[in-house]
Amino acid sequence: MYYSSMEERLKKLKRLRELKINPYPYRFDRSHTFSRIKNDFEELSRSQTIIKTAGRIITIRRHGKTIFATLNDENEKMQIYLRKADLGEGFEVFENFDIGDFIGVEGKVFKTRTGEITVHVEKFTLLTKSLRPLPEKWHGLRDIEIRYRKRYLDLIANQEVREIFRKRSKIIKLLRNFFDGKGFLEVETPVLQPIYGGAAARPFKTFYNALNQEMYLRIADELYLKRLIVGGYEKVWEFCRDFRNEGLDRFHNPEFTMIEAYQAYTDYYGIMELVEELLEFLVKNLYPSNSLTFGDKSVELKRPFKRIKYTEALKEILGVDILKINQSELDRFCQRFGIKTEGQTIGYKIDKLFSELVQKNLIEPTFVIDYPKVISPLAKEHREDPALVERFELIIFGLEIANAFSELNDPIDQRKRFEQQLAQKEEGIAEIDEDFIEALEYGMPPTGGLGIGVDRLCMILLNQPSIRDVILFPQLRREDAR
RNA sequence: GGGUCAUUAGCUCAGGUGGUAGAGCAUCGGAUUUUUAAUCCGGUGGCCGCAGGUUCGAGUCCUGCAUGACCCA
Repeated sequence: MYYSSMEERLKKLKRLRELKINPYPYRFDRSHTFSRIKNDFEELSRSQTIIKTAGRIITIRRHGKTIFATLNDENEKMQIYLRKADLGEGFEVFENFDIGDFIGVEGKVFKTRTGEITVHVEKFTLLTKSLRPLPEKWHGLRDIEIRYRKRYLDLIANQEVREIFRKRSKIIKLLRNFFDGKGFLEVETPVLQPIYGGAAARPFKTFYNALNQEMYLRIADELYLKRLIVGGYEKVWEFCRDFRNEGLDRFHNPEFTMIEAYQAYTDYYGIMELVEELLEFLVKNLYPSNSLTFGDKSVELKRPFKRIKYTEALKEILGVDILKINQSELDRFCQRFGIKTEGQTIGYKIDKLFSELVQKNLIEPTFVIDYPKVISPLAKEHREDPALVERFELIIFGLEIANAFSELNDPIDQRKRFEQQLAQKEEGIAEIDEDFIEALEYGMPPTGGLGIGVDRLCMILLNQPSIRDVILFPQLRREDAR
């Protein structure tokens, strides 16, 4: 099928080889990229400098004894101009070139009468022969499935997609600069873990033959980073690729990137300031103003961010303290708002109510603080209310962007919380990580900890509607038929 | 897991009530020495996602399946 569309190109490949032209040579040293040619045009034109440059052919306009073509390099387009009068017999070789081929060219630059900067080619070299036709030049590649499955075509056809991932890379760099500037040590902890924990999620399981034991891909780094605080580091952080064996939708990819950061001697208030500073730093370095747009909504990032208390926000809507009502009252509220209660834990029901009734509507950057203890097994009990913990989430555009605690460092309380989780058959824990408890028993100083979903952060910073638009190769079901 | 929608040429898309499958771009041949979505003339290209069913006849109607998008759980 596709073979027939490739036939012509294979014929040209054969003809090129017959002309002793290597369609896949090894190297081409450019003197200028296209953007440098454009920047330095006046000087290059005046000095009649012969430049060497290269790119992928994206359009060809043949006019008998002349040819115009447009090349693409990573950042720019460049028109080239070839004349039979300049190239003699070599001119015919270009007949075997197609849209998609990479070529290198040498020549002087000039402006056409419409003012377009153009390379007047004196010599050209095939750098790679392309055997398949590219997506159409005008409409680009729209088919969202092909865009995700064959991202390379998306990147070739859609410049704005290239730009998104450049910006993602910039965000990653800014995050690194930020934590580096704050004196945090960037560390690497195991992806492959014998006991998983640190979040409420199902893990991917695998098997390690040499040790003859089951292993898990991490769902979070929390328990390892805290071990490092026990070990004496005072500020550690990590870019963590985490894996959660759950559904995938607009906000979830099974494999995703988090930042976790832990700082000794501080609490969740300290982390709140850190997060405010971080957001301000990111937006300042990405945009001229401090406003953010996501879909049809815009917000101002102004410190200090609004703070609301978890239980008080719910109380405003339900009229009661969610932690002071009994099971059947809780179930009644759930039913009233269409939340399934069957077989669900108390924590699930409370949190579901919260995200439906409160979180969804928090558009402006808002710290939701003081979570129920029952849904926060790794956070330290609130200093004023034993039913709560010192925890906050940062919500922007209704999305959870950051999650942070005053970290629980009482090993006896921690064991009790793990045991309760196990008894409730909650997700995220299959057995108690005894080594982690033991580490706490040696003593972890008071610590503030932070997690940030980097993909979601990129979504709101880059105004992309789906997590798949900020992940180069998002997970899709395997489809062999194509 | 449930609902809605989508799947037609390499790409982007048309194909009222069932009657021989279409356009633009790309591609191929021809013309063209400053074009730029080049232009002009002439061609090639289809398991209409897959499998059944209804019908004299299905891209179109029905069922199932696959993949994807969105919404819900």
